[in-house]
Amino acid sequence: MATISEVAAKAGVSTATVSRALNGKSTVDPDLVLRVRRAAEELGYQPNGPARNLRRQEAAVVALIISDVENPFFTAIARGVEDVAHEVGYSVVLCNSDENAEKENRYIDVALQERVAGVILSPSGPTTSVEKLTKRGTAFVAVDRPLPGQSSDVVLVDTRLAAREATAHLIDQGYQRIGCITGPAGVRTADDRLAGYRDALKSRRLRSTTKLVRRTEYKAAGAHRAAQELLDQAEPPDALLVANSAMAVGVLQALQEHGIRPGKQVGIVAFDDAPWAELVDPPLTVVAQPAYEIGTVAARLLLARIGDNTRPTTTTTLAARLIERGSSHRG
Amino acid sequence: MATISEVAAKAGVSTATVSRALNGKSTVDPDLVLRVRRAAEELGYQPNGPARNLRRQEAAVVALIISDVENPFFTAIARGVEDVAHEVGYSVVLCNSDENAEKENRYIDVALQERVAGVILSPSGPTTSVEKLTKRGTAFVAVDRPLPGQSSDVVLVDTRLAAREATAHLIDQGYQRIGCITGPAGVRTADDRLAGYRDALKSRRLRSTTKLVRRTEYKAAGAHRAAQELLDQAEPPDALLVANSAMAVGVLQALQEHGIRPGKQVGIVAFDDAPWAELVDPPLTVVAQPAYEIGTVAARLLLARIGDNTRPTTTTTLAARLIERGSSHRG
DNA sequence: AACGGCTGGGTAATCCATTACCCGCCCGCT
DNA sequence: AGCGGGCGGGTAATGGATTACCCAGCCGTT
Repeated sequence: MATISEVAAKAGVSTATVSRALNGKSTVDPDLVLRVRRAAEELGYQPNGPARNLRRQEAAVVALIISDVENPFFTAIARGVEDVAHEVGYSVVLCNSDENAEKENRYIDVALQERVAGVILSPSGPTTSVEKLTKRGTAFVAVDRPLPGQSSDVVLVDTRLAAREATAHLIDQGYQRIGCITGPAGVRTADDRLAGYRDALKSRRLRSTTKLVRRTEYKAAGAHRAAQELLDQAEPPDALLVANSAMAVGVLQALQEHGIRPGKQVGIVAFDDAPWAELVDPPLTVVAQPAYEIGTVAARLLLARIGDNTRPTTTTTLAARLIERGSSHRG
Repeated sequence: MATISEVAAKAGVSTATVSRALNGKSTVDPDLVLRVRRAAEELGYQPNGPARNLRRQEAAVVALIISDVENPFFTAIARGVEDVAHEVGYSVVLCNSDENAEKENRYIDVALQERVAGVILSPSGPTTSVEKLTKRGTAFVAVDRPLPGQSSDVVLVDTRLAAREATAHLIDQGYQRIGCITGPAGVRTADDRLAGYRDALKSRRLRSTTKLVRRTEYKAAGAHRAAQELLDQAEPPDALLVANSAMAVGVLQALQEHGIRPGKQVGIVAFDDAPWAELVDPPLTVVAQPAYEIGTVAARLLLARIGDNTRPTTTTTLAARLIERGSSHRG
């Protein structure tokens, strides 16, 4: 692998000139630039990233640590982050924490060690700590979930309100015993969706009971079990608020196994507008979250903070949108 | 941010000893190890990755360049790669090439610049070149699609055979005018699926006509249009082989819009066993690909090659599995 | 003509962890 | 006692790009 000095030798200039010519940071004789370019080309010169990053004390890379690569909500965020970051020459590396605090921590360490310019993180739980990042002064933005007790830029969806509206919608449709299947306690979005659900029941003077609430991991399997349990009760729910699309898969499966068609007997509203939501019968009523936009906003905030880490922290709250389809209509 | 010399000063030893104590590469007095550890701890020392990588001439990172982060097939591969890589202390960075040769190239450059230990790539098309990687001697494995004209380790699914079997299954079910919606020309999996489809028609002495074949990008929108066109023909197909799950969404939508229920009137088999395949009515017959396994196999091959780049290249072909459900039955 | 200012480009310091090389000490053997 | 071998640990070279600093030359001004 060619180094900068080989390029310099071939072009008959100093390494400093090569660097300046290739990075365009300073004025260099156009003739020399050409000679340097040609030499670099011929040698297949690729600057040594570690050397550059060592010198610059920072890599033009942002790390995006998400809790589940297989969740379309997060991959849509990733796409948003990428689109913005690439525009300004940053690379994005995607790290999958698997809702696992230990893996998350490990990735934070890696990000720190590699001296990335910034980190965007969806905190896996209440124990998440980005203290290490802030201590070192690494730019940081939280997405989807705020960071417990810390101040940082954060991009959220007003998920509590969305859950409230979704639940109110179910009530309006005449459902009476509405249940909720949400994510693990301590995961902020899961807590918020539950809280919004309770808000709605309360404001409509419906009794809220833990018998109609289940919490499991944000996956199909857990939601499947939860739905089974709820449906097998003496007094089963006549509607369910489901906290994400993977869970919706589990819930719809359970309904199928019980021979229950969504809508008429059991109303369903699920978070996240999956591409298949319109394909099931009846089509699934969903709370669509602006995932891509979360990504773009977060990336822009991060870039701003990379530029100036003293700027005041902000909280951006985006609205979710209820998309009514057949699964929440008795008709 | 603390450096190794600060740790050394604090522990009262040389930097060499700090490095040896923390990396455990050489025997160090246990007392000193303890002192060093404590000093590092107290200073919150994080080794400087770029410096380390510069010295070692390689980062303990593998890059995984996939063509679509939002495609569950690829995210499942990612998970497989991660699980294996993490076991041996490698980090995985995920890069999204978007089926875009230019982005792909750019990520290859980044991987090269950052001196990653290895690259796993799903080549976006016929123009993909990993020459740069092989020239520098970076370990490399291709997944899902072989690399045109180059020899490298590659992990594939026998997708042509799978397409043939899926088509044969449709024929066995009594469908007569079977169509095919596949990915862009030049994308190997798309070509292979089409070839397998034709193999089956031929071996059963059915005429194959381009009127029943459409090629579009591997996305819902393209497949939707393609299905519309096919269905609006004078002699529409009575069955469709669809080349991935995103496309299946588009196709099923089109059927809905035509008021056609899959199965009875138009049989459907789609590649990729999406979580929602059992939820649609009738449930979708699919060709399940062992995506996770592709990831684990590829990662193991890559690690072997990182260890010894002179080993002969191998081709691993995994079998796909047809899962018969309602959408391919006339009954 | 002399001098100040500006510009282009070279020299060498710098970033920090790893490791080749070397030294001193201790142990055991003859 | 003397010597060889082995081990722990220090010194300094190393990796490669960037950039502070400096110098030479050219222009314009007085």
